[in-house]
Amino acid sequence: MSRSTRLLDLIQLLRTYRRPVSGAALAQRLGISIRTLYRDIATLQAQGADIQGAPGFGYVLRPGFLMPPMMLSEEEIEALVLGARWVAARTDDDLKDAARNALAKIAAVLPTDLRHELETNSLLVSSVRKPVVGTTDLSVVREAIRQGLKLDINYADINGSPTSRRIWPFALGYYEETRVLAAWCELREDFRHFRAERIASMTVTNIRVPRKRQHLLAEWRRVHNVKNDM
Amino acid sequence: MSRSTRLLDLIQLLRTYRRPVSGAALAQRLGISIRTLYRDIATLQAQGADIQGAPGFGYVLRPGFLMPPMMLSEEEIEALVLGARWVAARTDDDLKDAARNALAKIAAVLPTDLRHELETNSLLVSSVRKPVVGTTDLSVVREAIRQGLKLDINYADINGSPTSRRIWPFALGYYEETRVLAAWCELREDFRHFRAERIASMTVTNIRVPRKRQHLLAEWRRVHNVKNDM
DNA sequence: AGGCCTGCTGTCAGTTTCTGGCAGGATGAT
DNA sequence: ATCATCCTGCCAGAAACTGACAGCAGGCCT
Repeated sequence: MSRSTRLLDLIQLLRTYRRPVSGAALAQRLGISIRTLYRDIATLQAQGADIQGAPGFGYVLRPGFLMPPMMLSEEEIEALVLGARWVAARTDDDLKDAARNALAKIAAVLPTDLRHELETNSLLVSSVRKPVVGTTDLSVVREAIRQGLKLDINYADINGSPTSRRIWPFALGYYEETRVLAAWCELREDFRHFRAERIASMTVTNIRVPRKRQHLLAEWRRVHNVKNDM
Repeated sequence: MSRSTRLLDLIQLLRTYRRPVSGAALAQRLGISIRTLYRDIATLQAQGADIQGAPGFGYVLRPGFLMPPMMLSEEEIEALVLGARWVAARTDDDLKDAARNALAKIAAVLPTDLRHELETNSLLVSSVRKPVVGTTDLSVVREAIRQGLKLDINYADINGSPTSRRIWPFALGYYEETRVLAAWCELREDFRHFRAERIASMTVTNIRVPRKRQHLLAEWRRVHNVKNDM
């Protein structure tokens, strides 16, 4: 691999990381020595890439570098289409439409041959029946999460007895058989998980989650030591 | 000026022209010889740039080398991220990387607030164990499907007895517990499904599927009356 | 303070790549 | 046929790239 292609690869590699990544890790993925990596980083910085490196931390590429990314590869298109198909097959109609629309927008910017690749993509997802979610409209939940609004729910707890709670929703887990809403529960003053099909009814309040707690997902990740960021 | 920066310059230079430009003109603007320019063009083409050059004409860069800015709705972003996460959690390392790269590229061309939306997305996928696929390298299979190349496989049929076949692969099904390769089987002269974990070994031939049968997926869909196009 | 991880720089020799020039072929328009 | 241009192969000198080593510096943790 020539140096020029490697530099492009390096930019793309940096783009895929959000948290700082060590030079050693980058060098290993690129198959070069650390020394050479430092030189490559320096070259990119000289060309205007806003790469921040701090001792003991690693590197982060700050967005807005003048070079837009290269076009999607065939494999990347396959990954997106496969993912969209899973969403279409396994979630609800709103997300399904969203997935279709997203693909259409992506298709619109693809050159002809890649658009063809997208349209004739041959990775399929099994289409078994969808999980039961009861009467809960998950698109409402997603909207509440985005807006950072509290929810009032009537929930059947593990014994089946109904309880009413005010919760601060922050994530929605898509499992094979069920949907789980992760939230901060005002009643218990702790993180709680709620199965969608056990939510009897739900009202979106117009009360915002307090500013201090707006990163509940990150907080929850720390508490549960969840690593995977993808 | 190093070669790598010059290649970036060349792309930018080409983008500023609408009408064909002669190689000589480009070489002069870059301060290099015509011979070197031809080499640079070849390098860019090898990296995916759609540069058309015609004798007696000049060069034109056709759009599609770089990703243009894009607008997606919040819900479309959620759908893409959720799908990518499923791909990352449930398929193989190659597709996982592809999904990450695709999202990174899309993020780079989104306006700032939407990029933030993409990065803090709160829809999660359960990360249970991945299905067993045996020793089969599915990225090789995907590549063969894309290229329309026949495969020679050693397959353990339903009784466990090994058979050798030449097949024309056209689709790969991602089920919860297994991966299924859909293909035309020369041995049976019919469509057949092969479970990935039962494929003992596999060789990609360089024989192309006959032109008449290049739309096996569509043909198969017709035969099986499969409707869902998503 | 001391240890550790990490970024960063200098130097050097061996290797690889790059470059320009030349010669010749090929292609499409006129 | 002629012209403009793209394109390829070859070659030798020039330029760069590369890895290794050695060392410094900044921030975090105990």
